[in-house]
Amino acid sequence: MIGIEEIAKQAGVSRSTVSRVINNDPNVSERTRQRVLEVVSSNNYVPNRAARKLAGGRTGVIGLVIPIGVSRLFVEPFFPILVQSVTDRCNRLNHSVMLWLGEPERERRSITQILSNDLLDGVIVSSFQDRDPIVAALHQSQIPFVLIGRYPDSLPVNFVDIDNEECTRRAVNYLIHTGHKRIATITGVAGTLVSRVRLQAYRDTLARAGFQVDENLIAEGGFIEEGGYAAMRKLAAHQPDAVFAANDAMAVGAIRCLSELGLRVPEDVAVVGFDDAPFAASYKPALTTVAQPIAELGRHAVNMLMQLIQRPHTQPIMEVLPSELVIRESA
Amino acid sequence: MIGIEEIAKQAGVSRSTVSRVINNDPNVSERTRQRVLEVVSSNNYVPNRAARKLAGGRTGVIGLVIPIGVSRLFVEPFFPILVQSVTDRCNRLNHSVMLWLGEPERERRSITQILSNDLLDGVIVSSFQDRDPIVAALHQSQIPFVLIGRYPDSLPVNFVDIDNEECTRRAVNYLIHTGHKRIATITGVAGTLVSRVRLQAYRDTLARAGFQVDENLIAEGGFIEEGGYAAMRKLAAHQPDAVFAANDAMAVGAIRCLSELGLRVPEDVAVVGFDDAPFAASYKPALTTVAQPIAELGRHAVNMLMQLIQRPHTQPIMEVLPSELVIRESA
DNA sequence: TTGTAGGCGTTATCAA
DNA sequence: TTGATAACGCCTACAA
Repeated sequence: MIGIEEIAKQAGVSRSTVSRVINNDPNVSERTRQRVLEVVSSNNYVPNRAARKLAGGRTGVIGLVIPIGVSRLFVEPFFPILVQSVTDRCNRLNHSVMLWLGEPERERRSITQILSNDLLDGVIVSSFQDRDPIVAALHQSQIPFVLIGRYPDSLPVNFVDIDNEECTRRAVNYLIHTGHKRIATITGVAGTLVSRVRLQAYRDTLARAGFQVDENLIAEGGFIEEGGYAAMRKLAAHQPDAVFAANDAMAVGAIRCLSELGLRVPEDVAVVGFDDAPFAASYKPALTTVAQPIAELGRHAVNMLMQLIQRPHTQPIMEVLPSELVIRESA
Repeated sequence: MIGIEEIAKQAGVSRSTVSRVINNDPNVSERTRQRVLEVVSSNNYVPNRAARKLAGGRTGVIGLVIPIGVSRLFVEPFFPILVQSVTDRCNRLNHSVMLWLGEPERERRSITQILSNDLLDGVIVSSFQDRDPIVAALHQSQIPFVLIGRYPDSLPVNFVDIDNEECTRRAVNYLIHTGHKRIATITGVAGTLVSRVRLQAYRDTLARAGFQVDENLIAEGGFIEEGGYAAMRKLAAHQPDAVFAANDAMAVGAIRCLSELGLRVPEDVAVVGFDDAPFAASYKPALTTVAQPIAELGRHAVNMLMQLIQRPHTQPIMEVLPSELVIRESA
């Protein structure tokens, strides 16, 4: 493997100068820069990240942590979309992604150990739980990190989130305005803020519209297709004429259940999902969806993290993506 | 961050000794080892990977490369399952995983650059194409790597694969033995060996059973659900009474199409998939599946890679997992 | 604008 | 069985 020393020799300069060129130090004459750059590219030289890290520089590696179990990992489209968008954005910025998935609770401690000592310039965490030890550890460490989703305790942490309240409000209002009277909801995972927020917004919106909230019309679906199916089974007994599912996977499960019960969607029961997952867009029968592009979240998280890495803020950044409502009605 | 120096001081030994303990060097007295180990764990000490790499050691990081596009990434369960099984196995072995996904052809060169210089002890590549430049580059480099799936050219590379011929044969024979006469097939992605092999095995099995192979009963599905749906639409015109789909995603697509056409599965048209994907197991209506646990592939690939890293072979290892046939028939 | 030199935390080689 | 000590490749003052 060819090193900085060799490049320096070929370009007729010192290692320092090569280093400056590589790191975009302005204090290099244009002529020298060009010469060095030429040698660099003709040799396909890439600086050694380990050495760079050791010398106090960046590695160009960021960590992506998604501590959810296999059952969700395999069925929720959220996962591949997020991973893809994050890696894609990083690769475009000449960075690499190190991935940690769904470790059980007891192993989380060792993860944080690794994270803090590792080759990472920064970390992105998604799908965490309330008071997640990973988040706590990260917060104590010096490593820059960004959460995808708001964090429960009022910890001053950097996060990027969607406007859950607004999205939910629009979804429920859509159902109200289209004349539905018994609007049910399928919630996500108890013990996550995102689920609570969407549920609360559901309640508030109904209440504000003068509806009585019927507890029989609320069921938990765990964010997965199977859970949406099971929840719909329970809800069906109480004859809703519409369902707001807290994500698309559960919406699809609900539709599967409804069609088994011989109910038409949306004529008999209207269904609205959440996420604007690609698979939902092509799903038949009709699925209406609140748009919240997951990929956008990933991109923004990476961008924010890059900012933090370059100049660590004291002020935490909290970014809430503007909400959109895209109702898809299929033929 | 606490380093080896500090541990040495607290344990009253030299850095060298601590290093020996960490790396399981037998030349340490039991008493010393215990003392060091104690200090290590009480300080939550973890060796710095960058430094370790620089000094000639391992980083404990392996790369996972899956060069497929977004369209497959989002809809094929293959992806999350493989990623999960690989990361899980690695984490259990105290290793980390660096991920590269679906870069377009033109960017592959830079990937290999990164790979070869990076912090990686080894690399796993899946879903490559025939004569993939990534594989070629890896083969020229010194870095240990394992392919998931056999490689076309007779390059002597390490791989772990499933027994595609045998699996396909069993699937098709199952359809023959259950009395089907017009057995169609939906193939994967042209330009991948795995697709060609499954198609060829389909032809051979039919021929050996005395069937005439009807080219109208062969359609390409690209390994995705939508593709399976579209392929089934074409095939339906030629009235097959059974379909062998080269993976479960396409099988699900085919079933969706059939049910839209008012055909019952498996009474009117039997469907057999491939992969034993979890989602397929719970899919209704009836889907019969050739079992080939993807997670097993991931686990084996990691194990093989670890072997290679410890003692690089000259002889390439080629492991073919024994095939299984699990036909699931749902109620 | 450029070069020199020290150090980052570890492993490996040699002596002791 | 242990302890010095020289790399490993790079970055960053500091000096020129």
